[in-house]
Amino acid sequence: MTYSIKEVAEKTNLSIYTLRYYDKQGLLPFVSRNAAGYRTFTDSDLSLIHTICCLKNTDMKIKDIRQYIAYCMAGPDTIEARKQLLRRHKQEVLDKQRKLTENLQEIDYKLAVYSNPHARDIIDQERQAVTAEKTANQLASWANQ
Amino acid sequence: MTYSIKEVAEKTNLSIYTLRYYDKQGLLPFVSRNAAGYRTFTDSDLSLIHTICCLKNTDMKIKDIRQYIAYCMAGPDTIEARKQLLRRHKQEVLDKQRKLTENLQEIDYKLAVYSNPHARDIIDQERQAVTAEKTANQLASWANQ
DNA sequence: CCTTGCCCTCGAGTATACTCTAGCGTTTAG
DNA sequence: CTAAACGCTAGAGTATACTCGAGGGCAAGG
Repeated sequence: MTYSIKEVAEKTNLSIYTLRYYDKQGLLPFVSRNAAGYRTFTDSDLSLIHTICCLKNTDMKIKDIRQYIAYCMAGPDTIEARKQLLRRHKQEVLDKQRKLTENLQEIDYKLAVYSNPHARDIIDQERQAVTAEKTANQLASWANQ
Repeated sequence: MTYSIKEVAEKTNLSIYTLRYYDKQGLLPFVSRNAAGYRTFTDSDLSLIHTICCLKNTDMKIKDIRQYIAYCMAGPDTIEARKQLLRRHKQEVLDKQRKLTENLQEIDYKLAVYSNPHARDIIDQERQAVTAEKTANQLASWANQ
């Protein structure tokens, strides 16, 4: 079974434009062409594209995905290199997840303030403190102009 | 206590360029200027910039951060709007985290294959299957050219 | 045969978020 | 007082990742 670029676009939720762009960027060196020059995708191509999407979904740069694919094309001698690349990337994703969690806690704190029954009073007080701090430093505040 | 743009850059790990860019984009309408036109930051300004960094660290677009800040400047009447904006953003971050976790599992699977003592054999077999699939579909494989 | 739909490439255009340069005013240490 | 350090704006430049239009070839149904 083989697939046209349109079919692959539907299966992967990538646009045809994006697939061609990825090919141009060297992400799809494994895709064959038919006699007319049309890209012809096999199931194993789809599998590799799935991997590419995995890396893209975890925010890997195209440059690095290209490197990974290049390793895959180069054969078993690059297994160590692939492992190192994926390990480094995994660590970056874990760091990103930790960062997201930390920042989400602060957003939750804000949400809690806004949901407090006295939110209006709290905000009003904050605004007065801000203005007081500005005037204490001889600064014009957006509020008093 | 007030701070120069350089001091704020050091405290926030944003570059001076970025701070000025954020100001130009309407993210820092609360920052006052001194007689010479220099930006002069107060502690409460730093606190708001910290919030901006939180939103940025969770990949909020500048356009949406600007909206949030505009709500903050507009006073207590916008508390509901702020809550909705942050809730929607929080949901997006949670979705992103889920996506990261899912994709990380597939990366872990790849890593497991590469760490298998027979990784070389597995990869070799895969490559042969890929070539077989290509030739079965009358396609030239990168490998046989 | 020929129209409609799909495919191709090349190159330009868009969006986002910075990053930097040029030209000029301000502040401060010696 | 003056040179170095710092600040300002406007606008150009960079990086990344698409997204699209123009011009043209290929394939299948009527």
